[in-house]
Amino acid sequence: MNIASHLTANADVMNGPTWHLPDTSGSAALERTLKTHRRGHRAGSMIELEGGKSNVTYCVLSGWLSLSKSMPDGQRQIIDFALPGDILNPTSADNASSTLQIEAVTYTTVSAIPRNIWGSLTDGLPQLSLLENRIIAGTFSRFSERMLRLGKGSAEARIAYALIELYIRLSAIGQVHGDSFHLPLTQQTLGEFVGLSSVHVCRMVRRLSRLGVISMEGHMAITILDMGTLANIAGIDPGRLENSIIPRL
Amino acid sequence: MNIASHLTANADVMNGPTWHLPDTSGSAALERTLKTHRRGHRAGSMIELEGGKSNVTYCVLSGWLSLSKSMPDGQRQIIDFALPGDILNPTSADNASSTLQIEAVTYTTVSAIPRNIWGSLTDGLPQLSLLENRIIAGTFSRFSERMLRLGKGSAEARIAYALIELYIRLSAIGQVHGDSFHLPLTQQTLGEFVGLSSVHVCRMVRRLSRLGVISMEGHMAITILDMGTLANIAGIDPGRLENSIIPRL
DNA sequence: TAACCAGATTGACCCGTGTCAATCGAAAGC
DNA sequence: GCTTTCGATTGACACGGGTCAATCTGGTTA
Repeated sequence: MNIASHLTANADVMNGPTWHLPDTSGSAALERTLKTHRRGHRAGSMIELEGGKSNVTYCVLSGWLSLSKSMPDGQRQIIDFALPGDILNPTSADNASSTLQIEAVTYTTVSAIPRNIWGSLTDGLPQLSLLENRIIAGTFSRFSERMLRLGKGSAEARIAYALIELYIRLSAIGQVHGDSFHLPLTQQTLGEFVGLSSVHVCRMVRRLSRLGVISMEGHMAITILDMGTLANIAGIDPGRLENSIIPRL
Repeated sequence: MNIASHLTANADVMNGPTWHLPDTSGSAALERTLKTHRRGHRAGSMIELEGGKSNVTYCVLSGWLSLSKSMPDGQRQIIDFALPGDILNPTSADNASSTLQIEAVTYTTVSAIPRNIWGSLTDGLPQLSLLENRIIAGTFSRFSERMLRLGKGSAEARIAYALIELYIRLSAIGQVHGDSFHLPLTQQTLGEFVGLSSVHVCRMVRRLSRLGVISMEGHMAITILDMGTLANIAGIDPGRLENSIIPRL
C-alpha cells in the first residue's frame, strides 16, 4: 500500500526539518557550534519556564520537546512538539520574552546557542536561513491545521489528525518504519496536545483500534493500518491528496 | 500587537496609506511599490483561495482580512485576522502553496507585491526585514495564546480573550478610542474565530454585557467597561496583563 | 517473589455547548 | 411607506466530552 499518496494532503506539515543542509560547504562551523553548546535533558525536565526571557536559539538534536502554555488554573495546552532537526526561537524579536514553557518529553539533546552566535552563523550560511524560513513556514502551517481541528474538529478527528501529523513529521526525519512509529506520549500528554481529557483520548484511541484503522503494541508503538480512513476521519480533504514529495532539504 | 512599535499604517484611503518605518531613509522605494500594487477589495470578496499557490506578499493598508481554513464538511475556522500594517506570506517557502483562504471582512486595500520584488525591497531595507521578524514573532505569540483558549478555555474565556486580543491589536494601530473600538464582525464570524456557534457567541456576549464588563452600541461598537474582570475571565495571568495590554508604543 | 505504582481502561453521570426553530430588530431595497 | 432580508436573540432539547471513581495492566523496586 502506498502511504505516500495519502501524505500529500498536508505537504506543508511535512516541512519537517532535518539537519541535512542542501550544500554542506561551510557547515563545519555549524557542526562545531552545535557540538559546543550541546547538552542533555532528562525526560520531564523543564528547559525554559513560561515568562522567562530567553536569548538563545535551540536546535533539537535528539528527543522530543513540548512547548506549552497554561491557563491560570493550571490547565495545560501543548502548543507544539519540537522534534530532532527543529530550531526554536529563530526569529523572536529582541525584546520578546518567551512565553512558552519548554519541557523535555523524552531524554533530549539540544544545542542552546546564544542569539548573537546564531546570528553570525546564519549570516554566513544562506542555507541555514533558508532552513529557518522553511521551519517557520512549516510551523505556521502546522499551527493553522491544528487550530482548525481545535476549533471545528470532533474528538476523533483531533486524535486522527494528531497521529497523522506526527506520522508525517517523524517520517520526514526517518523515524517511521513501515507504517509504525514510536509515540513517546502518555494519553494525558496527548490529551494536552489535542485539547481533550486523558479519559476521552483513551476512548478515541480504542475506537480507532476497534475500527482497524490503527493498532498499538505496548502503549507507545503505533501502526497505521488504514491511512485513507484515518485521513478521512481527520478531516483531511481528499481533494488535496495530490502528488507531492516530502521536502527534504 | 507588537507590530505598531515599528510601523504605523495610516488607513487614510484618500491620501494614501503611509507606513512609518523606524528609519525612513530609503523607504521611498517601498512607498512607491506599495502604491503601485495597491488594490481594493469589497467586503466579502475572496482574495485567495485555499489551495491556490500564491507568490505574492500582501501588505494590508486598510480594512480587515480573515485567514481561514475549512473542514471537508464546510465548517470554517478563522485562523487569524489581518489588520492594517500586517504583512502576509513574508516567509512562505518558495514551493509552499498557500493553504489559507483569504477573504476581505470589510472593504480592504492591500498591496499585492510579487515575491521577487518584495525580496529586493527587504534586501535594501534592513528595517523592513526586522519588521517582518516582529510580525512573525507576534503572529506566533498570537497563535499560541489562541490555541491555549481553543484547547482549554471555556466559551466565555474564548470570547473575552478574542475581545482583548483585538482590543490590543487595534490599540496598537490607533483604532481604539477611549475604551471603545469598532468590531466589524457578525456573531457568526466571531464564532468562526473562537470556535463557537453563533448562537453561543450571542449568549456569551450577552452575559458579558449583563455582567457590566463590556457594552455594545449597535452591534459593532464595543466598549470595554472593566478590563480587569474581562482579562480575568479570559484567563490572562494578571501579572502578564500589564505587559501586554498597558503598553502603548 | 510479592508489593507497588503509574498509566490505561471502563462505566456512570453531569454539564457545557450545538442544533433547531421561532421571533425580533434594524438596515436596505422597491 | 412597505417589504424584504440578514443578523441578533431566546427557548427547548440533544449530545459530545468532562469528571469521578473503580478496576485492570504491565513494569519497577524491595
